[in-house]
Amino acid sequence: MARAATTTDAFNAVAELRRRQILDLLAAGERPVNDLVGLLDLAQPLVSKHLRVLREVGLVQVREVGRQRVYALDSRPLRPIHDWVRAFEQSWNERFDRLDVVLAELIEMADGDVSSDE
Amino acid sequence: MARAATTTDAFNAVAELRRRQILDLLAAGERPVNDLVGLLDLAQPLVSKHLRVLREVGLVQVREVGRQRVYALDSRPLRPIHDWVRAFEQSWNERFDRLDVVLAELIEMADGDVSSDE
DNA sequence: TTGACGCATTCCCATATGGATATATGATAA
DNA sequence: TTATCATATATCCATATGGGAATGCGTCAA
Repeated sequence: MARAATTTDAFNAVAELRRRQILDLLAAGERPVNDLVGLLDLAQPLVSKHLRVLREVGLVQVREVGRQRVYALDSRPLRPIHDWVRAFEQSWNERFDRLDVVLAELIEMADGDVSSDE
Repeated sequence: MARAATTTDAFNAVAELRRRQILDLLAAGERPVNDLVGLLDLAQPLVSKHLRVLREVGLVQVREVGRQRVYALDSRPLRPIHDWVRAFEQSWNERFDRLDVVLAELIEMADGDVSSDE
């Protein structure tokens, strides 16, 4: 088997920077495709492809307005990501705390044996 | 260009379910490779490969103990994911709120024009 | 020294990717 | 109707994937 399809879930869809950028833009409000093309400086077919992936995992919704398709954010599928990552939040704080302790110790050691030069 | 390498960043590394599972396991404490192989019911070379990806993005660290390699979690590279996703938190709550409103309205309508049929 | 163990690496394969280019489709304007 | 605009889709390519199988390699036990 190759890599899981980008349309498998939000985890895979959002791994691509471009698609994250699209979601960032849509977070400010819905937009037709050409808006995104201009803002991202990306070829139109590529934007459409990325939007398709986002649509398939439910991260965006389309609305037809004349000959435009207006895309809107639906961030709900991001929730599982949020929940999964949040579980590690404490864990990384612990690491930083430990680092703080080590740094504090180093500083104390330095203070202790220095005779003030300056 | 093909898809971005899995070792590009935590976003890509974590898109794979197996790797998330490995991190979940390591969250409970460090473990040698064979432990993970048993727990994940996955071929050893595969586990080693996944661990390599995780190592390259800094999500795990290795320690050599005899002929074993003990892997430990380092969740700090998950922080960017957490920060990125968190920005959408409010957004998805809004959507749920709106849904709640719609549901409430539907219920009211139903209550209003129903003559109680048990 | 030999053999078994714990892991990493290598090679093979099928697959789907992101990008580029070209073209199809559907709506509006002329 | 025809031309044009806004998007989507199709094709082609290079690439790296995850999995399977085989093998390399360092460490420990006998």
